[in-house]
Amino acid sequence: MPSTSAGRPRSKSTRGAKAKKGDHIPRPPNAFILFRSSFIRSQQIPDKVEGNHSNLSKIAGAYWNSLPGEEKREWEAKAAAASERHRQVYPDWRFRPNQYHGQPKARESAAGGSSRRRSTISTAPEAGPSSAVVEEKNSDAVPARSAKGKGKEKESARFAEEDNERWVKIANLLREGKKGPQLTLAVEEWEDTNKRNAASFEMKSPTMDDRTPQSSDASSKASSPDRQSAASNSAAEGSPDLSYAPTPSQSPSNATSADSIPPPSGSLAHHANPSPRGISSVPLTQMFTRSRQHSTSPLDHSHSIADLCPSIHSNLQLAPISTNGPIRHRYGKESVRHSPMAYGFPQQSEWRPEEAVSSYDSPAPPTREPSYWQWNPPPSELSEASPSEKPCAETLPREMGYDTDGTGMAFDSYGKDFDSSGLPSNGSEVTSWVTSSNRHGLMALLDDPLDDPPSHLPGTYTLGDTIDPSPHPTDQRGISSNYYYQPLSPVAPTSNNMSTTSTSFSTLAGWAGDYPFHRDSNLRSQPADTGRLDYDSGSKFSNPGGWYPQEWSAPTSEDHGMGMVLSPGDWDRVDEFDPQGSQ
DNA sequence: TTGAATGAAAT
DNA sequence: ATTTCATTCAA
Repeated sequence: MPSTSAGRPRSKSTRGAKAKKGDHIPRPPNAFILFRSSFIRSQQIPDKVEGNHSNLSKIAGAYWNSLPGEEKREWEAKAAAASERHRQVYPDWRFRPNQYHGQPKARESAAGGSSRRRSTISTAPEAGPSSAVVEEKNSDAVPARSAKGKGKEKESARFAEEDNERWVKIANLLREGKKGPQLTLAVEEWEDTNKRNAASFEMKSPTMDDRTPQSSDASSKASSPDRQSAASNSAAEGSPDLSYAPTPSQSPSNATSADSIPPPSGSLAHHANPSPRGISSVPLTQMFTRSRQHSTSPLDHSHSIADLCPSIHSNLQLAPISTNGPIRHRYGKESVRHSPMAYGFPQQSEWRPEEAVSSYDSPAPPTREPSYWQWNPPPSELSEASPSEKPCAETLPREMGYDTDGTGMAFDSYGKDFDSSGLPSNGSEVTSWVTSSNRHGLMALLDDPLDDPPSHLPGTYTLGDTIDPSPHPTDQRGISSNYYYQPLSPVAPTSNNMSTTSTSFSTLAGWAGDYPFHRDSNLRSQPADTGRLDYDSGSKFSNPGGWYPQEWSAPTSEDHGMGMVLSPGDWDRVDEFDPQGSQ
């Protein structure tokens, strides 16, 4: 960070006042902000109905949540354009939030209630005089909004709930085309009905105009029942468009703790969709992920490609399912986080909202925040592309978002010859290309010969059987010498039960599942000295690398839940694999 | 209010 | 090392 501010004529002077408005570069607006601005500008809501901006925001929010994806995407496009403009005007701008205006909230340890991690040192004595100096500076920027007393929270929560119905109702009316005086009328009418219904539940009717903050204290205690009445009321009115969906941001902490234990697999039966078969049933991100955190919460990863784009056969890029809001793609820009997302090809891709994806893993994950899949058109469509848009084959890794920084990973070769024409013809069918979260690089998904044996592989296999000879002895094809396609291991899954094999996968050289065979010798390659590959006896040993007989086992394998067995050593070898060297 | 970006906690 | 959480800030 070289000091950019060197020659500023005007010094900071007093820290007071406006802190130099001229210097502040506002953030680019996001889709919602743009929408909201337009929404409010359009003046469809008379002051009489609602003049308070905070409440207008809520109405806008309700309206926004009801927008069909298509319309939302229009706003998203505008937001993207705005961001781009912003970027051009202020190339060096970076969002730098004030870390904390107030006291950072302690995070709850996740260990199911008994967080005995209380850490003897109850750090942060609530007003360390020494730290006060620092805090003070920030604190004068604190808006008054954090003033909510703990005690009042319950009450205001209940009021919020009531109000929510009002916002939603108004949004609904707007959607029905009501505006201006018409809207006013409709709202009043609705409020009347509401009032009457509430009154029928209890003698004491709540004061109607409690919405203004000052009076909120007054009548709080009594009216618990009218929550129900109001709820059923709105249900009866049936405004299907806008049934209030709780904002995702409200639940995550609760939801995660409540759902930390995955439901028994039997619950699948409840689901409306028939359980998909074959590759379409594979939750890819789960399949590939190594994350311990994720493997214990499979619900977050149980989406299938085919659910989204049933007809796609190649060039389908799998973007990660973000557990924390929409994913962010990285286009080679700095300061964009790449985790926990996967990388895909940026060019000509299209973001498809997750709403198109149906989870087959039921019960449905509670409230998932929206995420997107990235979809790239199949080669046929690519060929029609305008010259300015590069086909995948010419995309450099860096442009693809792959990281080549200092890790020694030779991603540079990955993008080069990628071409969906070089598919294996060994009986496996490449169903799609994917990227996965956690793994850089491309992977080709293959139909599993164990699940649906091709003609040259007759017979049935029991779990745990070693298949001998290997179904695909020496099929070693590559688009270039760096690439190999292999069906998964010749070892049938050792999973202790149920999950029949569904799908296997193959990857580019060095990736999980890929133990390339020698062209002629029927030997299997093994990278030198990983010390991790379980070979034959199952014991780990350091090896010199080179070629080995193909029989091997993976006793310490882990079942990835799909009947796919990988030994721990199957991962990460991309760092070590060197096709040239092992010759 | 939603969404994007962030720093830091949690794993 | 990677994922999640809590927070800020755009109008």
